[in-house]
Amino acid sequence: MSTPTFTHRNLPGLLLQAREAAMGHFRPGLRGQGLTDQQWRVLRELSAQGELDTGSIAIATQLLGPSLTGVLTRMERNGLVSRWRDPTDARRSVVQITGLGQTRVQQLSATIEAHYAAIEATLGKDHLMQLYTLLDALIAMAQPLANPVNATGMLEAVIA
Amino acid sequence: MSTPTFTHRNLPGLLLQAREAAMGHFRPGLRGQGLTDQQWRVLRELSAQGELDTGSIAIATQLLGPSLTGVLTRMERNGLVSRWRDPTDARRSVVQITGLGQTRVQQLSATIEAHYAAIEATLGKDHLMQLYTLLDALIAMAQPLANPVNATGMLEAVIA
DNA sequence: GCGATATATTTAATATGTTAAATAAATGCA
DNA sequence: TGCATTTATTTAACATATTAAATATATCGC
Repeated sequence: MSTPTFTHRNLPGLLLQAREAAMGHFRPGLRGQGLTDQQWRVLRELSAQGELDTGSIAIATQLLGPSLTGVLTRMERNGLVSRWRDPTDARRSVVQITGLGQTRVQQLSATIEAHYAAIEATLGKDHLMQLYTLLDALIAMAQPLANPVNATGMLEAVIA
Repeated sequence: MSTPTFTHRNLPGLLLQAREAAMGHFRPGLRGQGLTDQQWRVLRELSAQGELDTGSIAIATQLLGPSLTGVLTRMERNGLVSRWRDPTDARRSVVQITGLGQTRVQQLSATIEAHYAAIEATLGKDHLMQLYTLLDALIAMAQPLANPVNATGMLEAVIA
């Protein structure tokens, strides 16, 4: 018998499976409103934060700049958000959720909250809080390199 | 002040951020070997399990059938895996890791194990085990609908 | 053995992800 | 002021994700 190559469990794989398990509860509702996962991430963030520049949206949603460009273009086309240039810094784009976008969020929020209640009931509230804490700790480990907008630029900054 | 729309934290978002945090440690090594995230998932699974049919690979890697088709095509082109039809059931494709693929896994495994040691040192071994347990519980909640190969077919099967 | 149904995978079309390079505007400083 | 550098976003090229439909093979009941 040869020694197994990996002695630890596949952490990214488990996180991916867990995310898919959670999204499995939410996804049918999103699709029912004509939303992709990525569009929902943007919409949820805008709903919570008000108007945001695309850089902040990229960080909050874990979407890279080029992906976000396309996602926002389609969301604007579908009337979910509006976009304009920041007058005080013409490099930045600012995005706001529209009334239609708000409506979509409202239509989904009740169902989603109900699913959270189900998750809480299964795991137990204390265990869910514990999970949040552990995920926060894992996320904190990566903070120094967390800016997802321009990974190349960040890397160069670190090397320099 | 209006009531916030969501009373719970964004669990899929946290899982995504945590996964990105973990992958941030591993990704540079993968890219250094010319591997995408998805190719690595397939390679790691084949390395652990030996030869597998594409359906099993899809489940293990959380890749949908059509994505997997393209990923395997490119991996075969790059000499990482070989593919053939199952002689006992010509509907199935069977995939095996090549020597080159094994080499890539070996070249990466030491670095990756070292990163796991770092994660364990930061979180503490007990907390990491606890995290595994909680993720397992979350994953188990979705098991009845877990087959990712053909979500449409599964849904129809449930409805029927 | 044969046809209806079920299973496994691939094709097609569109959306998203990733990397590098380009564009554009702002900032810093001679 | 004027130019080099930095910052923010977009474009381009290719890889992957998603959904529905197509293809091919297998299984079941007769």
